Amino acid sequence: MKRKYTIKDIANLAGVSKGTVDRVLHKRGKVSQIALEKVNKVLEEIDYHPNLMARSLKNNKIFSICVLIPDPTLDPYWLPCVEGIQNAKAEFIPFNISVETFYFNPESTTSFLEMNSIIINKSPDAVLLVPLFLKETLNVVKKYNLSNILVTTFNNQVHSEYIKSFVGQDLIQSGRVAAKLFDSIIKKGNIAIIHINEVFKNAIHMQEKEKGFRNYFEELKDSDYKIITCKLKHPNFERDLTTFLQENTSISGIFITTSKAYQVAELIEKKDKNKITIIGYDLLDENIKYLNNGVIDFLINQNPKRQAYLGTINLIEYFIFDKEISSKLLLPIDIINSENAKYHIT
Amino acid sequence: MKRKYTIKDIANLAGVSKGTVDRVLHKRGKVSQIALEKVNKVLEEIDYHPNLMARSLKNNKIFSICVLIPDPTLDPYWLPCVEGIQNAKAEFIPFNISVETFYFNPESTTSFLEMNSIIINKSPDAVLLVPLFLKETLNVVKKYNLSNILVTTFNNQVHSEYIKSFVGQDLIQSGRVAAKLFDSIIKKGNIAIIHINEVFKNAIHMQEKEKGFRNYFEELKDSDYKIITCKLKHPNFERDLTTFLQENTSISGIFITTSKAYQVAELIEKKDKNKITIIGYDLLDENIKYLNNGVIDFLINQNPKRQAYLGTINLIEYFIFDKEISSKLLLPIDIINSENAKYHIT
DNA sequence: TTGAAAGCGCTAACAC
DNA sequence: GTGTTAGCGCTTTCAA
Repeated sequence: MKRKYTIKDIANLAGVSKGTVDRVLHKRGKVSQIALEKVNKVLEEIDYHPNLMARSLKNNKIFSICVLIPDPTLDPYWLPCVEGIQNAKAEFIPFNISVETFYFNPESTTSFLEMNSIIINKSPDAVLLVPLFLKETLNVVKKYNLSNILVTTFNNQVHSEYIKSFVGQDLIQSGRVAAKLFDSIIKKGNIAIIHINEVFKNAIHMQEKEKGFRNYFEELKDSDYKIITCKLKHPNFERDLTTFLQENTSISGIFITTSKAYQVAELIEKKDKNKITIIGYDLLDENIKYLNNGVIDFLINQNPKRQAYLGTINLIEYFIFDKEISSKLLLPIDIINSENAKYHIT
Repeated sequence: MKRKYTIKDIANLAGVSKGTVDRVLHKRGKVSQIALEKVNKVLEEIDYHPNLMARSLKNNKIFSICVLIPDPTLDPYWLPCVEGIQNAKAEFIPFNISVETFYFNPESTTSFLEMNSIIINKSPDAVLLVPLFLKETLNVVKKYNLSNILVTTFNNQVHSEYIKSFVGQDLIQSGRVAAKLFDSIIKKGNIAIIHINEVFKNAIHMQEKEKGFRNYFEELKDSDYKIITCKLKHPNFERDLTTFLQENTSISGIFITTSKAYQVAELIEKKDKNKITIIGYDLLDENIKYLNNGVIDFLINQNPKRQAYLGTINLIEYFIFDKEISSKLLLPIDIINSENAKYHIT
């Protein structure tokens, strides 16, 4: 049975000691030219890979990771993240990893800042966060850097030299996916883009999706479509939407750029019997309900669970296996209908 | 900084030696009732997880895995598998794993048997194979068992006590996904199911997809659909399909149960101007071409790359981390249109 | 500049 | 039955 080469093997082959080989491998200097050459020669000839197990054996330190996400009880979109993080953690139970999750109020920058302070005080080795608020994030990230805490993100992309990784989706492209779906289903007509509660925290998300969406139709040669944007806010949501639909009776498709498609579906189901095609985002229970009864046609899955999972794994493997951190990871854009939904829920 | 508990800690806390703790942990017997209780008491109180790194340090053996798949040059469907296997391998370069890939001719049971013989002679620790041929597989799997070689499978499910794992898709459900897509797009009319080269090796795949497909429409309350099955074989493929379409002018949708949708698309593009909705399987270059130019509307991705990747990972992690082998892994059924295709390719 | 040696956590052989 | 010990591959310390 084959064996792997070890440092001892190299030492023997090169006629030096293990210590010298180690110094060469790690470029620690203090090696004579002759020894260096002898070792390098052997290294060129054989296929040596250090045994990571042995290397990390010394580390009896528990690496700690803090994850900061919006409170799932305030917005169910984030609920799957908890499980994603849990899964990542479970997969590495046997290793020295501690993962702690914190929640902030997605409507409150103060809450975001507070939780970050708490995390900094715990001085973990790394933090994985959802940077909902641009300005605050840029600020907080600097502090992490000063405390030598590694910062990675998911779901929302913020650019900063202190953010080492982002896991998420290409939002413009996801708007195009929705557009193409409409294009397959309704051959022409008016389509409404509905933004619900477009406040600063989600504005970029919504705008990019709309951009991709419109983009697709603009590229069509002889397009028979008309796209109307409609911004709605609670608590007048229901009233305004009703008015909007009355004023635009020709609408045959509705695209909702947030995870709140069920709110539109609820109203459409009651009011409108002639079929309007509805496409929204995310597999919330409420959305799935309307997907299954045929009111919502498609959902695009942003896969928060997998985003959180991969974000966490990314860090864990960096710590225990010295793997490189992938600086940008774009997840596939999942098209969900009533029949394949169950494989994307858990 | 926190530390993990070690066997030494347990030994100290329980007032016994490391050896005794080890015997308790591994139930090797030869432990007095008193010692057993002392150790168990400590184990209950603390959260102990053995250090897998240290455990596997002893293993200077290179675990070897052989993967057997149909030759990608004979059927491009299998091409992504090569990359999936490669990725899995690359991820574990630093560990003691050797992964070797073998190809067989998907049209030839002889070739399948031959390659399996070759693999058995290499006596690897495990084999991951695509069991295209039922009878031959059952046979070959017995031989692997006699040689103490672990067998796992992907893409095609074969039931045998000697097959420890299957990675694949729920084919019936994937037929339903296609059906639902048609249901979204064309509100009524005739749909053709086209089986291309339905020979024994793929018969089950095709039949299950058709079953799910028909199933969906049967469940619809007032269905306005008529489903027609059409079996085609090369070399008369083009002629017969043309005839079929001439005899069934009312067809507004075509469902192709294999990865050869492009062959149908090619013909449709030429002959038929009034739009027929086409749904097929798999992201072959040829299929993507017709997806992008609008002839094919949707492709369902069976994700051979990920199947091969997960199948390989499954084995690797079993060997190096003692992880349990998941006996059945059903992948999500990906719906692909021209806009999200690029995130599912490569 | 170099080699020898201890030790990381765990296993297994061995002596008592 | 039990404790001691050597050793897996690698890092690090220490003495030469």
